[in-house]
Order: sequence, then C-alpha cells, then structure tokens
Amino acid sequence: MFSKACKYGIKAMIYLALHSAEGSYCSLTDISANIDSPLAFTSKVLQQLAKNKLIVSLKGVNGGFRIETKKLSKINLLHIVKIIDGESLLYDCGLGLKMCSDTKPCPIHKQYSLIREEIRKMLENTSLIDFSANKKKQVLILLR
Amino acid sequence: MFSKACKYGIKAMIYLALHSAEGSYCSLTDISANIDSPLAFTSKVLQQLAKNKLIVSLKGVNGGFRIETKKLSKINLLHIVKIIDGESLLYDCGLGLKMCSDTKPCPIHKQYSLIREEIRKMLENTSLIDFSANKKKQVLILLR
DNA sequence: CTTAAATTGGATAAAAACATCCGATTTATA
DNA sequence: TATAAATCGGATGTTTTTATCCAATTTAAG
Repeated sequence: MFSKACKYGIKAMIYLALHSAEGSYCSLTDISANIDSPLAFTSKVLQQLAKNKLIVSLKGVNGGFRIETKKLSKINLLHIVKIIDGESLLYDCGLGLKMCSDTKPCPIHKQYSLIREEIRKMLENTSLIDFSANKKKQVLILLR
Repeated sequence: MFSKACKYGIKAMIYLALHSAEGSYCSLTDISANIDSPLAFTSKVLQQLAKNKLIVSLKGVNGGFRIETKKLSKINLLHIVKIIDGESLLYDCGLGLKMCSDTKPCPIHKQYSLIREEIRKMLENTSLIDFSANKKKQVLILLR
C-alpha cells in the first residue's frame, strides 16, 4: 500500500507529533532509533518533508526536526503520503490502465474506486493532532 | 496496491474468463496482445497460475491457456492476488511493524484494519464469473 | 515421421526501490 | 573563535521487481 519510505515518513511524523515541544528539536538519531528505521534513508525522507514545509529542520548543535504545534491540527496522513508516494494511490487505475475512467472503466473500476475513496477518507481523517501529547496519554508503538 | 505481475495476472484471468470456450485454448501471444502486457513476463505469471491449478496450460500446436468453465464461479480476485502477491496486503501492518496486532496496535491499526477488510471483501466478492461471456455482454476494457 | 507452433525453465539484463557513505555546511556553546 | 553536533546533498552500492532472451520440450497436424 505504502512504500517503505512512506511508512518511515508516517512513523517519523507521528513520533514528532508526540515529541515536538515548542521550540525544541528531535535529532535524526533520536527519531530513527525510536521508529526503527535506517538512519540515512530516513534522513532523505525527512528532508523531503521539510522541503514541503510539513516540518522544520535546524542544522547544528541541538538541531534536528520538529513540527510547529499550530500545524498539528492541519496535517493529516494524506499530506504525508502525497509528498512521499505521490498521488498514484488515489488516482491510478487498479489494473494499471492509463485510459481507465468513469466513462471508459476497466472491469473492476467501480469496486476499486470505492476502496480508493475509503483510503482517501481514512488518510484525510487521521490528523497528527490525534497523536499529539495532549490527545494521547499512552505510549505509541512505533518500533518493530 | 498490486504489483505489476499481479495486475497482469488479473487482466489475463479476466480475459480468459471471457474467452475460455470449453476445450479451446488462448495462446500467450493472444493474451498479452489483448491485455497490453509484456509477453515473456506474462508467461511467468501464467505459469504460476497454472501451477496453482487456477488455469490449465497446454504445450504445442493449438496450445495455450484456459479456465475450466466450472471453475469460473469458484475463482475470485483474492485467489489470484494471493498466488501472485502473497497475503501481505491482507495481514501486514500498515506501517510495516512486525509486532503490530490487536493487543499491541500501531497508531493507525484500527483505521488500516478496516481498509484491509474492505479490500478483502471486495476481492472475495469479485468472481471471475462476473466477467464470463454469459454475464458480460459488453466488451471488457483491458488495454492501455 | 517431420515440422511448425506453442509452453517451460533457466539465465541474464534493466529499472526501481531501498540503503549507505562521506564531505560540505550550519549552528550553539564553551 | 574553535569545536563538536547536527543536517544537507551528492555519489555510490545493494536488493527487489520488472523485463527479455533463448534453448528444451511438448503437441497437433500434415
């Protein structure tokens, strides 16, 4: 469903949502250790998310990544997935037909469209604020 | 969602469902031309489906592949997907966590489980008989 | 019995996804 | 102002997926 890069991205964002205190940064080492992902590879993913303004990065001592608190309610899983995996999950034909559409549907067009819609809704309705320290009392499982 | 191999497999099976007359075979050339898939690669996929008894293959002149008519109502998309892509789509954690389960759920476990269930239902409820000559009067779009 | 048509299976190649390495740059702090 | 800690960016390497090639085998039919 999601690429590994995307899974790492989602896990990292959930981790940041829970650990971003206003003004302090989580280091890459910290993040990748806590979400069990390859450090250098995760670095690329976080860079991508930073370029797209979902998170803020800071170089140097005490640097790292963080999410601005005010953005927690604005960002949902769909934003993350779109940046890392693109929109193919949302728009491409289930059988890979370029020309498939409502008027020229592939044999499973209807069924697959419904699934896609469910996925879109789920991603859109799952906001980072749901994982923030305010909302979540319990520990979030992101390892292994 | 599905690998390319799996998409080719599904398209091939839908094509065969529509064109399998009792006792006659569709050639690989015929199939791959009509579903717009790479011939040699599709060959491997069909071999896999044949080994798993979903279709019958015959070498030599007038040979090829076919689905036994009586099997049309027995085979659904889930059978095909399981053979080609395995069961990861149905059972693996959305975030790739090995240890994720109902009792030790990842942060999106509930949401993702519901989607997975929808996918399973859709695949299970879509039978090859829905694409057979008896059922379908219109041309099925499988190209491009 | 010969031949042409077809699948089978193994080897190989190409492309994409996943992962690592390292030097350059930036930043806080002692 | 020197140093250590951190991200950034480019190059490279590995693994998996996708794709092709070709020789071997099987089969129907002339």
